[in-house]
Amino acid sequence: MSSSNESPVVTRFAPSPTGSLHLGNARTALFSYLWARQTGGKFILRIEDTDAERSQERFRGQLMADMRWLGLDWDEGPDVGGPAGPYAQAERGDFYALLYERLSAEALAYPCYCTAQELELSRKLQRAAGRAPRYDGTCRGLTPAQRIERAARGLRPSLRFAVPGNRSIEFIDAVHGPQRFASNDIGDFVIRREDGTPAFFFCNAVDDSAMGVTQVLRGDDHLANTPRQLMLLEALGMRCPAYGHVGLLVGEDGAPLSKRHGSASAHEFRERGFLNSAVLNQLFRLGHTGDTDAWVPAAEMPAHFRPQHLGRAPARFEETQLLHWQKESLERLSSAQIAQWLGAGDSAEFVELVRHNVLLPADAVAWRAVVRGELAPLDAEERRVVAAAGAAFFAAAGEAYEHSSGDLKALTKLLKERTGRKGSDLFMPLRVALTGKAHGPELAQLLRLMPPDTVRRRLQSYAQNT
RNA sequence: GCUCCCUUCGUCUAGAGGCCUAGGACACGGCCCUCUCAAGGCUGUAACACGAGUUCGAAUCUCGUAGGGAGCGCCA
Repeated sequence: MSSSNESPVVTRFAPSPTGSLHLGNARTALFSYLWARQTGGKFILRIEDTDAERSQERFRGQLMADMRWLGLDWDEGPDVGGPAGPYAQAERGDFYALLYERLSAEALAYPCYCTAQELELSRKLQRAAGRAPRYDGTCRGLTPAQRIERAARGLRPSLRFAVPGNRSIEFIDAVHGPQRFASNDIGDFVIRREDGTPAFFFCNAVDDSAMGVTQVLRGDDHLANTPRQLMLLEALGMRCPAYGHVGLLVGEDGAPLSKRHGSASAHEFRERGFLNSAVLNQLFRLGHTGDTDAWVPAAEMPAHFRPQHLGRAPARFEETQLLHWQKESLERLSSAQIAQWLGAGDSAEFVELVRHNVLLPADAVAWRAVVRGELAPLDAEERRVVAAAGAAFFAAAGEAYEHSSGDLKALTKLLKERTGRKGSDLFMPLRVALTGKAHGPELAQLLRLMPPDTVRRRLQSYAQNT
């Protein structure tokens, strides 16, 4: 709303298809999406599948399905195309080759013949000497003759970017504010692997630029790497996007969110029955403060997003808060939608009855069983209630039931006259005997849905042995 | 080891020198309502990591300390 007159931003989400959509990634995707939508800009999806080992076609599909489920639709991407395609890095080899050539021709990059063992040793040595373990530049000054000699030995080179010395790289982070790094702290890094595939620092930066991305939003873990990408783009004469680094999403133990914390992917929450609007509302408030505390429908979220209120500190994900948004989301569903969400072909009465007592579809299972005539064992509190009422109470209740034709009001009226009990003393033992639980939906309707035989059996069993 | 980042109630956060005896939301407790739970209404507990400084005045600025995190990879 307030920001709609700002110039359109182009944002992107650039996952690697090596797993399903992680909650932390889902959140940066959401922020990026909202930012673009808020300004009438564009949101791009780019698949970073340069790691052929770990990238899988099924993950790519699942990633996109999870994003669609969350409603994060993209304007340009591998499936919908766009002017800057292709949108999967595995298909952008020609573009990268061009840039490698340029960098090599201008001596801004050079082949490196160091072996993994040599690099490992060098790092170890530097660490031991109390210095940052960065590439020592062995191959930077190689003469053409030396290169030919190494190639002749069958060594396949990687390509390294020649980091300029004595430079101060400054930029304004959209979240952290002004940043300054020294190029002398940064070693020459690989931009093309020995096998010819592009390395992250390179293809990620170069693609953002080429695709017209104006605002990159990503996790804090990339903050210290940003100067590399800036130097690279500068060397190439390419436009630099603005960068913003949000604090990481961590689990309840404070460690970065992972499988250890149970569900860590959007997919798992979806499978458990969380609504997309619940997940959206939760992510919206993790490391971000919108302009409202209230539940926000997905369609209105862009208007409530405030990019200047993105958080620097790590945000802790707690399921209890997600549960709150689930409750809010559920309240806004029609009964037909709830029935579909429960997915068990329940009757309309049943759905209406349990909808306020259910947060996840799994919660309905117990009530379905109660109505069907199955009873779970009582816990300590519930046994106490039954015992306190006594066998005579249930005998009277059984009798009253026969004269009330399934109507709770009539039943309790008779029972009240016969036992002198009222209020909670009257209803609680009845509820526990009939449903096996101290809490739950409206008893009158529950009673109506229960088969008479079941009701008789339950009351009788307590009339005999309590 | 070096460089960088972070630190307000249990959790998410508001706060950009006086509006702060620090506000909201979730969670938790109490009361009301009620057959129970939920919903709703009212209400309570609970935080500026620590220490110096700057200032008439600091959660807010500076510097230290502590704790946490990231990067320094032919992983993204």
